[in-house]
Amino acid sequence: MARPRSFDRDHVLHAAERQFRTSGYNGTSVDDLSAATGLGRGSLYAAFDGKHGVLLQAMTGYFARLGQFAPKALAGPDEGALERLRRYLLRAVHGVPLADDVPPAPDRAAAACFAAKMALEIGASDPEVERTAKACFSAIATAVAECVRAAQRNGDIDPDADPDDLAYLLLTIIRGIDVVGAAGHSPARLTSIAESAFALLPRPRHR
Amino acid sequence: MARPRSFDRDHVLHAAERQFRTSGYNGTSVDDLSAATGLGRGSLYAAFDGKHGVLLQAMTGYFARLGQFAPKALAGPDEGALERLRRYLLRAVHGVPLADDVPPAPDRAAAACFAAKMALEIGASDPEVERTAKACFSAIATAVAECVRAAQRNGDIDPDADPDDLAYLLLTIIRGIDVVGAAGHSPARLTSIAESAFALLPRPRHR
DNA sequence: CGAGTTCTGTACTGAGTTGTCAATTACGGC
DNA sequence: GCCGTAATTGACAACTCAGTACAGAACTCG
Repeated sequence: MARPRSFDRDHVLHAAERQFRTSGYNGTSVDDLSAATGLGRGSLYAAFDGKHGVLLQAMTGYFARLGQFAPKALAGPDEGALERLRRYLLRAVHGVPLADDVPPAPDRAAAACFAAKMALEIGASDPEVERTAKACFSAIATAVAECVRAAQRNGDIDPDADPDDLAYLLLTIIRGIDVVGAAGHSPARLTSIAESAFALLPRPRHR
Repeated sequence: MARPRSFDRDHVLHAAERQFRTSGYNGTSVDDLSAATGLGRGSLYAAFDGKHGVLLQAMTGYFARLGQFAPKALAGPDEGALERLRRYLLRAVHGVPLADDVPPAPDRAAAACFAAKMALEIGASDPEVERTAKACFSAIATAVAECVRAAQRNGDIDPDADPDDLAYLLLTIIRGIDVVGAAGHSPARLTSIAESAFALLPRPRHR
């Protein structure tokens, strides 16, 4: 019985995320957010409680997307598990896309993981941001670990390897690729890094 | 025949680096820099050409320090090369210190590699920053590659492995540890990651 | 068609920002 | 001891920013 919202919440949060990933948190003004989302100042404050609120809700949305995508990309039959790990590693070369169907990003520094960028920029002084980023990383590691276990069941990875340790190592490599890419190293170099990482996965000793 | 500088240039750049690493580039105001360095506004502009100039020169200093430290930590006799690689990996757990004798940092997000932080925050829109960060990373990779070759000569690493590829992978892991640490993961977790990485280094197949 | 409720956009405020400038200070040579 | 040169200081003006307040628009229900 009142005027309905004229904007789509997720659409706005996507636009805000893109802005934050492009310019960073402190490099983004409320006017930038307003221009990027098409919302006026007042609406941003009423609906998201200002700049910091927009950031937190955008990160929460990012986390939710991740919690869907990572398992979707990594879960499956045991036979293909190793190859799924390889693809997941190689995906990092092109960065983290805004949405599953959207091209990853124009420039590499804006394509880095949203959670990683925010954690590095303001995580030290913003516990909520740090917590959300940690949750993102844990979610990825959990999905990767599950895939590692599948690969182990299929005899593609050394059964003595600890799946959780390996998963966190792979997560670290993926996030490291973001950083090395942000410094301007070529996609070819990043691909080489990802392939090297994949090649070093502990195979079962045959015999 | 004129008034000499009353400050030590390197000391000032160190203080500025600490400030930038703690608060980020856009999170640091010129007043913050002034307070951190003890220099007045005008002096900062006269000596370093303002905030951006301070950043570039601080990053250049960081690069120079790195160019000295990385080879120093990694070069040496072939026998100890593998262990030096391990120590270098484990060093990443505590972050990158401001100076060789200074404790790394209070909180983990401020302890991350200066070049990595700046590249992620403003590298996309600041080519000079991106270039300097890339140079830092390349310098590290070069030193690591040399150490890998030493370990190969000593029979500790598979001679078929490409030293440069392996070096870039190790660099990526080290920078990834920074990111995972900045998100609040425990030192124990980071240590585990570093040890896992070390354990996966390709050993020569003993006949 | 009207009333009530919520959304929307703009204008405003106070704080914080950058870059500059003239005045001051300190030193080294003469 | 004086003077020129350069560093230093503090203040200043123009600007941007975050957050708020208010007035108008839009929509639903009666």
